[in-house]
Amino acid sequence: MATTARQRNPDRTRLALLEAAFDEIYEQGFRAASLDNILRRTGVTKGALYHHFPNKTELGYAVVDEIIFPHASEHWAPLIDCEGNPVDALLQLIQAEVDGADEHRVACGCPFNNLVQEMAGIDEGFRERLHRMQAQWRAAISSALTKGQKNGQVRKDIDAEQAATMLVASYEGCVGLAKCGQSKELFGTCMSGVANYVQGLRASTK
Amino acid sequence: MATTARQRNPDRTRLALLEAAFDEIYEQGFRAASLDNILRRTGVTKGALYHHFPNKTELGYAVVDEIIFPHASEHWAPLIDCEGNPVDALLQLIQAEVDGADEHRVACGCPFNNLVQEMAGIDEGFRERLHRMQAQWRAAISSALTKGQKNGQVRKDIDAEQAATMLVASYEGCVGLAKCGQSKELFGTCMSGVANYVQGLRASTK
DNA sequence: TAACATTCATACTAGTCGGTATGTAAGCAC
DNA sequence: GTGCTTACATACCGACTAGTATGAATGTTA
Repeated sequence: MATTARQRNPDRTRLALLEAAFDEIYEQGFRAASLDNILRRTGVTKGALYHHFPNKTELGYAVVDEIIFPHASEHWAPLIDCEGNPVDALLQLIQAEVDGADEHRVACGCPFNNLVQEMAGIDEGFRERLHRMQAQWRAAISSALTKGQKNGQVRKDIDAEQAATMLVASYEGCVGLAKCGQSKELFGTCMSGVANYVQGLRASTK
Repeated sequence: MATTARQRNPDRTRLALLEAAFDEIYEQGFRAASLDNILRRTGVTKGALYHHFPNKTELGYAVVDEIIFPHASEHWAPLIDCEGNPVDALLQLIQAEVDGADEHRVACGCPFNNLVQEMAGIDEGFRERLHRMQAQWRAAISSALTKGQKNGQVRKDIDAEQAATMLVASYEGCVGLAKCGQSKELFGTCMSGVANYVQGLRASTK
């Protein structure tokens, strides 16, 4: 009773749930994420949540598909349609990542990587989605490097695929190290190692 | 009633709890680890568990201190008292890691890294312990490389500290990538990138 | 043997979890 | 207006959680 005649807006409600779910999952992990907390964050009720999503797992999948994936894609876009030197583009991305890191980000780590660590081993739905993201990511770097090799900007004696894999791995590793040290500074020094590695990919200008 | 007169052995009981707790935490994560599951794994009762450990958190700390830390130390020992070329020692460690990786290991990832991702941001007790491990690890690699630089085995133009950090990060990253792909093969190719990086540290024999 | 601390075993509690059953109000079709 | 669907709201449920209270059996010391 006394239902305070809220105005209805299903799209807004759904998006609010997704964003609150992202925050909760980012901070707590998926399994420790509490639906009740998500409801508290949004002011939405359980009935509304279960109207929009059949269960917690599907809510999690939707967060990956509709929040994490698009955000990541947007983030790596500069690499895909990169006109100039891919080495420079990579260095710029690394720099942006370091500049954009705040306390909260260092404390919580990488939303993608967090889900991988927690869920890849125990839920195929998460794993498949995350694996697709990761593969796409590696492919983007790899093809940028290959293009750079053709243009004489990148050393020809390196395996682009391997370097791309190495880059993704070391990046995720840096985020993990920084999270472990809870130190923005450590993240910076760690990422400068990655930047150094990227510099090593540059074709020597004789 | 009908207590099946078990023979008492507190040390054995405690160790059994620690090992079962490690397995459970390794597979489920700390927070999702169920004390009841740990008891089921061991056949120990709750009374015994709470006799040996005051609460779940302290049990977790003990797992880090008495299981994960010693195991990791033992694993990296070859690097500390390394007589020969540190580059070769590192390559051997990498190879051993790749050879030793089975399905279960790939699926579950690195026990250390799992805990970092899950707990570093939310529990200082875990974070502090894990951070100490990580620092020790980096220091071991760094000092081995520095020694190698003095002996003319390692390039002198690299920053040993930075390279050590990069190595730890990229290793943890490789484990993560493999977990995401659930693929032993991906782990191998990813680690070969790390091996390549290590090779790049070797002083050129002119 | 008696006294006592250690090492467990059993039964229970309060709280949280994801999920559901049921009801109701808003918006649209006609 | 009536009828129907969508979009919620409320109250509840069983399962599971960490943790506790209590007692009994064992081992040790005197």
